[in-house]
Amino acid sequence: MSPTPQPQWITARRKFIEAGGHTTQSFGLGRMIGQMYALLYLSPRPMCLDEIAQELGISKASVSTTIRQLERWTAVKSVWVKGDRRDFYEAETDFQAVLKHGLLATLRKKLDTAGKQIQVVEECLKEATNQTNGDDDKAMEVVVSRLERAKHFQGKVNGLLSNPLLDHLL
Amino acid sequence: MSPTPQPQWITARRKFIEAGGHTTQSFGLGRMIGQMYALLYLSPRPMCLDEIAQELGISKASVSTTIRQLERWTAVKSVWVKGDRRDFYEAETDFQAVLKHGLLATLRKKLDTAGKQIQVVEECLKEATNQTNGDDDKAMEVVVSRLERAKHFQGKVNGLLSNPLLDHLL
DNA sequence: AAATACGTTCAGTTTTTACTGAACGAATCT
DNA sequence: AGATTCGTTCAGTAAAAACTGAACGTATTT
Repeated sequence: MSPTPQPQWITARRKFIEAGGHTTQSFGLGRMIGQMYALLYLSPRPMCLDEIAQELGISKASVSTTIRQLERWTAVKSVWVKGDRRDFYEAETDFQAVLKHGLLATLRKKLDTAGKQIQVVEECLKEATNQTNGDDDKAMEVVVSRLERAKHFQGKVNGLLSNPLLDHLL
Repeated sequence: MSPTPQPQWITARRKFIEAGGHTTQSFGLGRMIGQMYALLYLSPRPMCLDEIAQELGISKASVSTTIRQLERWTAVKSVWVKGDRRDFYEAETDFQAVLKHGLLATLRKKLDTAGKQIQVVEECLKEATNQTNGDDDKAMEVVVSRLERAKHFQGKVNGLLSNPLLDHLL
């Protein structure tokens, strides 16, 4: 009995999944998040945790945590399957929506915390402008001006990310 | 003899450096790359490797490798100091330039390799369209159409990143 | 009510990434 | 030429991240 050869499209599917993993990995998001999204993205029907785990060869625990990362990114959503109490998930195939509500939102948030940190430093610095320590005044002035610049830029990018025009470009 | 208290602006500077580290870390770029850039960004004059190493409390080996990451991002550049054979570096303070030549360029490259991977999968899939395996035809068709979609989107984003309009928005 | 099936959490482990110290070649100084 | 002083590389180590199996709470089934 000859061993049933894998249909070509299944190996293609697997390659796509691997590619997804590599891509997210290269973006510093970890490998699994990409593989899992890719798997769901190519699936004709919602999948439950165990199916995903088996398909990717990882533990259910990993699936559980990773799938919720994907949910935060609005990259997947859970769907109801009647007569089955398991949680099923399907991919959000609208990349534009994922980018908008997932990636850009995350970006904004990170930029925002960066801004807050600058704010803190700035206030810490204001208390220093009184202590005139003649010697390295110049060094301090550089710090002040550069900090100002950084803050300004942060605001600029933040504005860009909120710019409705950006949505139209997609 | 009272212990000389740190001038306030120096603690502010240190906080800024830490913040830089946390920021780059949150973007999956590692902590040191942010700290090092922040240090140079606030420095009134170019710094040599040993100064950087001492200031950040890390080995010169780390400085050497990290500084070249920063160079690849066009975030720092080496400058000549006459009468000193050491390599000095200063920060590129024009964030816009860094974004354009560093971040966006890197982004494009990664998107590009992602595109190539899709290409490979697509070709692998074309060979499969002949083998009509009636049973899971539907599953395969989903794969084909989704793949098409992914490819289309990849091209779209790639176009956006190359769009000169993007530069104007900054 | 007991038993089963789910998804989540968490301590522990594996894997990956970041960092270091020592060794080296090249350039500069004596 | 010999002795320093650089920057880089690399094998080894330390730190961080990803992953797992077992235990648990909750909901469903029998």
